[in-house]
Amino acid sequence: MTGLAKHQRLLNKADFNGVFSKSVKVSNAFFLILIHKTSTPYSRLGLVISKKVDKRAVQRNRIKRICRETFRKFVFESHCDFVVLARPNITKNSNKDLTLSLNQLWEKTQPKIQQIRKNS
RNA sequence: GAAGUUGGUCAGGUAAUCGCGGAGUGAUUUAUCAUUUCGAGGAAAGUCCGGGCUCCGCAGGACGCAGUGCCAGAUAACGUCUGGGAAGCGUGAGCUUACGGCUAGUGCAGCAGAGAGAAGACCGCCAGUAUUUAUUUAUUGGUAAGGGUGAAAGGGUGCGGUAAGAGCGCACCGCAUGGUUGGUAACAAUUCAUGGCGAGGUAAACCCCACUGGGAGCAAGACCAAAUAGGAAAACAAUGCGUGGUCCGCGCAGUUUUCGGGUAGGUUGCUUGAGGCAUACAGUGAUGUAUUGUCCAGAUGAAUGAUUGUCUUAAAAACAGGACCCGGCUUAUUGGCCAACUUCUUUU
RNA sequence: GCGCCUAUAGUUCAACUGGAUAGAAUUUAGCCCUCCGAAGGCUGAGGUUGCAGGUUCGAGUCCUGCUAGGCGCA
Repeated sequence: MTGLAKHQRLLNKADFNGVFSKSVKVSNAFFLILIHKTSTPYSRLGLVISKKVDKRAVQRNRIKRICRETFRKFVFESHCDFVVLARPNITKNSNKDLTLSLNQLWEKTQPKIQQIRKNS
């Protein structure tokens, strides 16, 4: 996956199931992020962008690129596994809008992670 | 100048910053850094055809099934392409066509209509007979020119002919069969001969004829590693599997069901190919041959983007992203550019 | 990636070998029945047969191309 080493992504079905089974959700109009706490010293990213989002491969690839870029650029204070799900009908929005909304979401995740850490 | 037809071609260039996939090299070291270099399309799409490649021992035979369908050629092959013929459309350049066979057979054609296929007398027309004031009515025949029905009614026009009519006869046109000429052929022409013309529609109805096709697909297949119990019971063996429509042939020897148990990680296939560029020659053309020089994505939850300036521009905007690889077809789609040709208008 | 299947009233299904107004249940509107409802009865409404072409005198049905939805293969 783009710019991320293998240990920085969720690769197989087991990894994804771990996140789906127990997670905290953060969302807005465009995306839904699932957070799953781990003990690793780095964050891992998985993407779920189905054909329902858009039938065209070009559009899906565009969304993936934006997700990865924001993930890479964001400086995480504490690390977790993340799965980003795209909602349908977001392909009409420009790259700028999607980048903005994703950055806001990443900000939101930080206090949530702190909460999980405290509870455990 | 305007409108149009056909064919071909392009898909931004450039600078800066951030960023991505492969390969090579060098460091540290086993996953990062530095650097060099390469990195999506005309449709990469739909998966509608054809082939390569791989496995099924061989890809053999018969039936079945499916596909194609004017002729000749091109090609690895095709349902593709090129050239030609025929029919239809357009003033024209041109475009379109599942375009073999219902005089091999069988079927189908609702309703309407007299009759729907070697047809047919409902109205009408004509003749005979009977009847009547009456060419009025009835009846027996003849008749396909006219009316009417229908999507479709068994050559057309004219003249002769006749009781009325009729290819009944003749002329012209059309048609069929045979010949002749041209053409590789489809087919065309015909001042030739014969036939009065009878056996229409539908084969994207069954079917007949000719030709083609064995099946599955890179999730094919090969290798490495890991794991488990090469276990138990019953049935069959003129059987079962390979084999995917059936049978024969061929190969293997156990096979099937139930109970119980287990795995799915990596490497390879994976890119040098019916490749592509240029030139010359052959051909009307599709295409082929020769020579020079060239390497042009190989990823694996899957890489080409973002921001800003600038150039051509009215506006860099349309459709859209490889997943084994090629040849086509079809569908989506924006704005140019080039060439050839057609029609109309104006000027000389 | 590869191999397949389906589409008819709002919903669930029919429609023979192409033949005429596309039928039934349910839904829905009105009326009858009842003191009022339910059930029942009567009369209606509701369809560009997924879309676009073609074959045929005639297409829901046959053929071709699209669109949408679904299934299987490690």
